[in-house]
Amino acid sequence: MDFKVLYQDTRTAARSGLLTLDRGVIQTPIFMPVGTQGSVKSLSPKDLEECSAQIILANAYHLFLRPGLDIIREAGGLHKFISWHKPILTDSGGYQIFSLALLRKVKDEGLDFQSHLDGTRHFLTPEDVVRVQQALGSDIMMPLDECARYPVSFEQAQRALERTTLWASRSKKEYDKDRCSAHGSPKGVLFGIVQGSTYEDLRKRSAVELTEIGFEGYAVGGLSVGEPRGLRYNILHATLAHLPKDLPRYLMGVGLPEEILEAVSLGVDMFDCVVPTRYGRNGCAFTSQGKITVRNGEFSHDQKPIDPECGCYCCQNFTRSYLRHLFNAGEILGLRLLSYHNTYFFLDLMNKIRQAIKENKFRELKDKFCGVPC
RNA sequence: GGACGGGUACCCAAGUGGCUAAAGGGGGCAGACUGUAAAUCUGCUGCACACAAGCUUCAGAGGUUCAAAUCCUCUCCCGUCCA
Repeated sequence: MDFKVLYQDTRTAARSGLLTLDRGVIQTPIFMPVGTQGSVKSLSPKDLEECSAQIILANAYHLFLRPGLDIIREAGGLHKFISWHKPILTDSGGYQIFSLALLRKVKDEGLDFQSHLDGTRHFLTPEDVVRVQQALGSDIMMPLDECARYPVSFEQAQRALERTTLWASRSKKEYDKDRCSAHGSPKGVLFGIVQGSTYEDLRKRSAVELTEIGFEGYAVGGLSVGEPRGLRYNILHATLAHLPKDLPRYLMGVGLPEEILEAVSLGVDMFDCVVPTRYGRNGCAFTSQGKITVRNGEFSHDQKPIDPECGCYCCQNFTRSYLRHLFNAGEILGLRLLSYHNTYFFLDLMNKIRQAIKENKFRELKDKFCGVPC
C-alpha cells in the first residue's frame, strides 16, 4: 500500500491524495458506498461503476454468518463472488457489537454472540476476525473494536478503549503472521480504529497507543452515534492531531454531505455511510438545493428531475412526479433509482471536493454547500 | 308482492345503552434514518384551534332514556333468497 498527499488546502486541513492498493488506486477524499452483505442495496456493480465508485464496504460479521466463508472461498473470494473487482474495505463487526447489543457479550478474549439470523452461538476472537477478512480477500481490513454507545461514562469508555487497543494489538500480530508467508495474490492492509467516545484524553490515548502498534491507516470510530455535532468535531479535531499525517484517515460511518465537508476540512480522507442508499430506499433524495422527501405531495405534479444540476441516469431520464408515483405505488424501481441518484450525488460531491482542494478553493465549496440545509 | 341481511369518517370495516369523536386496515399527509437485523420506523388524518374549552357526526325523520351509532316507529336506499 502507498499513500501520497498530492494537494494540501492552505486555509483548512483538507487534503487530496492517492491511495494505492493491489486492486486499484483510490483518489482521496473518498466516499465508500456500504454493501454490508456483499451488495450495495439495490445497486449492481455496473451501477456503482457508473456512479464512479472506487471502493465499497462489506461486513465481515454479516458475511461470516451468511453465506459463510466456505461458500465465498468456493467462489474464489469475495470480489469474484459479488463481481466487484475494485477494492473492498471490510468492516470487522465492531459496529454490530454496538447495534446488536442485546445479542452479545463482550469479553477481553473476544466476542461471544448469538446470531441475529438463527440464534446460534458463536465466539470470535480478534485473530479470527482478521482471518475472516483475509479469507474474504479484503483490501482494507478493520480490526475488531468496541464501539461504545453515547452517552457513556468515562470509565466505560476507557474500558472499551482498552479492549480496543488490546484487540488491535492482537489483530496486528495475526496480520503480520500472514504477511510473512509469501504468496502473490492481492494482499489486504490493516487499519487501526480509535475509540474513546467523547473524552478528549481517551481519544488521544487511543490514537497514541494505536500509532505505537503501527497500522497502515487509521480510522476514527464511535462518532455519529448520537453525540451533539459541536462536540463531534472537537473530538474529531483532537483525535486527528495525534494520528500520522502521512497515512490515510478514515471517519467511520459518516455521514451527511455537510458532515463530510466538515470532516474533510479537518483532514479526513475516507468516509462510508449507509445514508445514500438507506435514505434512497426510504424516499429521500439529496440535491444541490438540499434534501427532499420525494414521497411528499408537493412533488406530485413536479416535472423536474430530482436535481436539475445532476448528471446521473435517474436525473437525466425521470421526473420527481414519476419517482413520487413509484414510491406511492410501492414499485421497487423507485427505491433503486433514488439509491442510484444519492450514491451518484455523494460520489460526485467527493469529486468536487477533490477538485476544489486541488484548486485551493475548498473553503468556497464548503461554504457554498453548508449554506444549503442538508 | 314476501322473507331475511345490511346502510358507521375519503374507502373497507369493528362497535349493539354511558369508559365513543368512534377499534383495526387501506388511502392520504408529514417526520426520522449516519462503520445497514431497516424497500424500515414514528406521528397526524370529522370541524375549529397555538393549546384548552367548543362545535357537528354513525342513511333520513321522529321517539324512549339522566344518557343513543347502539332500543322503538316510520321513510329512503342496497344485497341475498322465495313467489
